[in-house]
Amino acid sequence: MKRHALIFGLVGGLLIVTLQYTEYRFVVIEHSVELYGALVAILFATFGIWLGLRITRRRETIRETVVVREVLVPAEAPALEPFAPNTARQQALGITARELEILTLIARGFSNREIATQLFVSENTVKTHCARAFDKLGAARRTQAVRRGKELGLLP
Amino acid sequence: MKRHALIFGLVGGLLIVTLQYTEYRFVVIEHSVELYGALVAILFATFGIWLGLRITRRRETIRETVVVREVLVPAEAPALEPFAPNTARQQALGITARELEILTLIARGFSNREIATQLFVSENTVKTHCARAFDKLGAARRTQAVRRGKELGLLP
DNA sequence: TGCAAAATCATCCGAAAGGGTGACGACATC
DNA sequence: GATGTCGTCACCCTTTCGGATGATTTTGCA
Repeated sequence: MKRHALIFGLVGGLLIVTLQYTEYRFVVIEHSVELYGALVAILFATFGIWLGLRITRRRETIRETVVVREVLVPAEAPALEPFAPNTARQQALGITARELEILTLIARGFSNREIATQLFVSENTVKTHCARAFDKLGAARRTQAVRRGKELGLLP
Repeated sequence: MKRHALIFGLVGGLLIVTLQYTEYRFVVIEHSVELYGALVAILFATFGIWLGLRITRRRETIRETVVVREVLVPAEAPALEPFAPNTARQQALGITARELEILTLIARGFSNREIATQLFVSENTVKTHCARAFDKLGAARRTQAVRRGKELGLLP
């Protein structure tokens, strides 16, 4: 949390410096003020949104671990839309919420890079989660992990 | 909560400084007041959205931590019916029997080499079948191909 | 406040997967 | 006989994955 504020402040300061520095060049060019302003606005907006997503995402993830939905199990219900992951099995295997999240994205056919983009983390992080999840599932490949996950009721 | 105030104060102060500083420069340039206003608006809007998201998330989290834990084990896959692949769709996509065979093995989590061993063909052959099947399914990865196959009723 | 778990990121390296191309033989059909 | 499909295989090249390891940051909790 402290780091976020730090980054924000740092980027802000850097932006100011950049502003000051590049102003000379920009004022020379005609009709470039609009472009310049738009650029700054977009920069800030993007950063703000990113920060917001990054922070809210964490709350969301935690909520998943805390809330254990009470699920009544019909004898043989297809159980269509509301998929309830087998939390007991997940905990028995020591699979974290984040790892399960990445597993579902793998099951949907995304590559590590795509997953990293979606979750706003680096590809290396995704790979780490993958490796741990595979290890816990006893899978050597992602296709195997997906199959195991479905068998164990972790994935829809 | 303390951190909230800290972040707010820090960013706010920085924002004010930024405003003051940039205003000084921007007023020099003519026709830039509107742009400046837009910039400020976007800035504040972004920050407001971020803060709003953050607060709502926080409230949700607090409320949900009270939820009592209750873990029930969902039932396992009930009926094991003989799977009948969608032959019509298969022909519509021009997927040959061999390609479908390889697809099912992929869905089971086998590697190309393992598939080659099982089918008594070379690994290159398997890769060729893979490539053609992926092309017909519009998949770039095998996990994607598996998902598409299941969606289309080609795989169990 | 301090600890443990979880999440994040990095780097190196080898293996696996995927794309593209070309080729050959078997077989069916016209 | 020409044509077309299918299965087979090879080569080259790029991308992606996976394993191993170490490190830092964040967070939840006692």
